[in-house]
Amino acid sequence: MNNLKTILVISGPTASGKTKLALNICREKNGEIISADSRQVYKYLDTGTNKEGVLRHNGQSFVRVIDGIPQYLTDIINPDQKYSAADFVRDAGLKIEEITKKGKIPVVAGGTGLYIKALLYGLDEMPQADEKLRLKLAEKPAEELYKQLLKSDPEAAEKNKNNPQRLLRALEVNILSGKTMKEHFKDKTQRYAFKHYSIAVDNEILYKRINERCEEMIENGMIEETEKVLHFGFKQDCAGLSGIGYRHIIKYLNGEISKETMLEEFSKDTRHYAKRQNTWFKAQSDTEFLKFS
RNA sequence: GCCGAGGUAGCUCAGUCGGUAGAGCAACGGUCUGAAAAACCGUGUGUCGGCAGUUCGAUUCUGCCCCUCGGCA
Repeated sequence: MNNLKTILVISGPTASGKTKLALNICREKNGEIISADSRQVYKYLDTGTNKEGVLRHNGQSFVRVIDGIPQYLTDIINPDQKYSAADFVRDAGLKIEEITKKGKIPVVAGGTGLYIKALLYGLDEMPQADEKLRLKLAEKPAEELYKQLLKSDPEAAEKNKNNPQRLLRALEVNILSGKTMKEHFKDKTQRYAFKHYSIAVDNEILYKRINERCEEMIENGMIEETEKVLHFGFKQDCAGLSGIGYRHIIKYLNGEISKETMLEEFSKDTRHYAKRQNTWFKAQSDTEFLKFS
C-alpha cells in the first residue's frame, strides 16, 4: 500500500478559479488535468459548463487542450447519456495511470465533490443503478417508498424520509442486494497519495462573479448552444440539458418565462449551487483551504 | 401648490378591532456512497419613516413633519 500513485486535487465552488490554478500547477510540476466535473463530461455543452480551451484531434479521439495543457474527461458522452460517480472513479483511474506512465503528475480539478471523494477513497461494492427498477419504483409516491424501506432498512428510511431520490436509491440497493445501505459501508483507505487543495472565496465576491458570469454566458451564445443541441435531436429533459442554465433557457425558449426571469433564476440557482459546494468542501477533513478574495 | 395612495426584514408585501410582528424571495447553517450543476433538512436577521399627544401600554388611534409614487395644475 505504500506505492500509491501521487496526484494533486484542486476543488472549490464554481467560478472560484480552479482551472486557472490547475493550469499554473501543471506548468510548474509538469502535470495534466483531469476534470472532476459532472457537467463538462457532456459533448456540445461548452459555454454553459464553462469549458475552456479547444478540442484537438488526438489519434482516435478528441482531447481538450487549454494553453497547451491537456484536460481529460470532458466531452466524453452525449447529452442524453447518464454519468455517475462510479463512472468517474473508473475513468479517472485509467487517466491517472496513463498520465503517471508518461512521467507526469495528474491534477484532478473540479467542483463535483462526490466525484472527488469517491475517487480518493473509493465507493463501496454495491448494486449499480437499475433503470427498469427505478422507473417502477418512481411510480410510487415518496410516502410509500418510505414505508417500504422502513421494513428493510429503517435507518436509511428515517434519514431520507423527505428525499424521494435517496429513498429510491436505498430501496434499489436493498431490493437488489438484500442488504441495508450501512451493511455495504466499509472502512475507507486512501487510494492515492494526494494533496487536496480547495479554493475558498468570500461569498460576496463569489456571488458577484457568478452573476456577471451567467450574463456573459448568455451573451456568449449559450442560448444558441442550447438550440443547437435541441436541433441535434436531444430531448428537452435529457440529462445534459437538465443542468443549471440549460433548463432555464429551455423554459425561456418555450415561452414560459421572460429572458430577464431566465437570467435571474439561472444566477440564483448557480449561487445556491456554489453554496452547496462550499458546504461540502468545508466538511472534508483532507482539505487544505486556499483563501482567495 | 392641491387631491389620492403609500412608508413594516436585504427585496415585494401581509398584519396587529391597542399587549413590541410574519409570508414569499434573498441571505445564512447543515445533510450527502452509482442522478451530486442532483435530491433534501433547518434558521427571522426588524428603532414597524420622524417627533409629539391620548393610554397602564402605540407599529396600530390622533396631530404635525419628512420621504416616495400616481393624478390635477
